[in-house]
Amino acid sequence: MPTASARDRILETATRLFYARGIRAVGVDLLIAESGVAKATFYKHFPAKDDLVLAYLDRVDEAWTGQLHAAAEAAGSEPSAQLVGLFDALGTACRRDGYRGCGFINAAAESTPGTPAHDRTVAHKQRVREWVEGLAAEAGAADPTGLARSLTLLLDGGLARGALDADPAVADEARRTASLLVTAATA
Amino acid sequence: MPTASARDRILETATRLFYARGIRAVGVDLLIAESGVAKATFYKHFPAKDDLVLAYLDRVDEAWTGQLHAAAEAAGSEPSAQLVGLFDALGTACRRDGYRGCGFINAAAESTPGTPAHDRTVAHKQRVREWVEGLAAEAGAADPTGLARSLTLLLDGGLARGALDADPAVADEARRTASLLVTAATA
DNA sequence: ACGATAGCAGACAGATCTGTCTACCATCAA
DNA sequence: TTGATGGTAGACAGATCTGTCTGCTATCGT
Repeated sequence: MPTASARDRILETATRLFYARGIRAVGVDLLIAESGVAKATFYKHFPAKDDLVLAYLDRVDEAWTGQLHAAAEAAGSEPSAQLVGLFDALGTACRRDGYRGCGFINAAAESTPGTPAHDRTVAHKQRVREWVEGLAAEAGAADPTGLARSLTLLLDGGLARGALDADPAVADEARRTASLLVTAATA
Repeated sequence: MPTASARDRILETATRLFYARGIRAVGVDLLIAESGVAKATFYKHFPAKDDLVLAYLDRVDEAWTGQLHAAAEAAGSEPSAQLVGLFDALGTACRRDGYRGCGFINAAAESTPGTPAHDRTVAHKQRVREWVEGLAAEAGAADPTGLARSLTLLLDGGLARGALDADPAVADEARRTASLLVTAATA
């Protein structure tokens, strides 16, 4: 099996195009052409375009969550250091070529509340917040919920700005501010 | 003239629908039907849909900038108080019915860098940041640029989250965090 | 009175989008 | 050998989208 399976190629192409151009802007015909797959094969794996969108979001979730965890762990075993270190994922991301912010935030802007894609986004953001809250509690923050809210606010701000310009200075500033907030909350 | 002019009605409808459903999701035919206007009239005022999109963004800019300035001024004449007070605009906005975050952030998610709509968004965010930086300088911040960056990051985070759920607690947390940052930066 | 301006109503063209369907091909296991 | 599986190629239907064009009407300043 020299090439990836059809399903993988479709998902790969979708990830690239949905992220770069937006979901509505990418038609099924283009996905088919770019992934070198027959139309029947496409609809066999993903009965509707929306199913592919959800699979795409699940992939984004997996990737971004992985990067956040990795950045946090790279900062050491101290929870308070991890709370700051996770912001390195933002810096790394916005230095990557083709960076265009958060796939979830962008997808949410194209969907309306109540749709599966929107729900997926809300759930993702909540999982991240809960993870941060756990770290905040471990770090001994007086108000873990509040600290988690501020830090994720800062993170989402950085991600939202990433859709406009991939300025690493923004990520640096986010990290610096996070450090200040963590120190203040765990003093 | 009992009713508003055709142009105003179109722009009014576009503002409502573009914001609520997204730009690509709203077709010209719907805009025409909802604003009770003839197709020829529509294209007379806005030769292309993109022209209407830009007019919409200019309206969003005007509205949001006005709300920010009003909230800041309502906090008194002290620049440091204004830096915190401007976050009340976020709280007020997310309590409004149909709130769905920042029209600019949402529009940027649907456009790609280099397009007029995207440029408009970048310019808007820069204007806001410069205004905040001015206030930060007046407030005697040691690093006005840095403070402005953190505060706008926080603000954009709140706005981005607004597209997911209009939770006033988010706005309150943003304001609280802003207060902490302003105090720390002007101490 | 009359022409300019602004607007209404809607057919039409051409592109594009999602999704279905037919027909054919290759591989591999029973 | 044969049948199941997974794939390719592409025509087709039906909806929807942007934008053009023709005709008709109402108002208002001169």
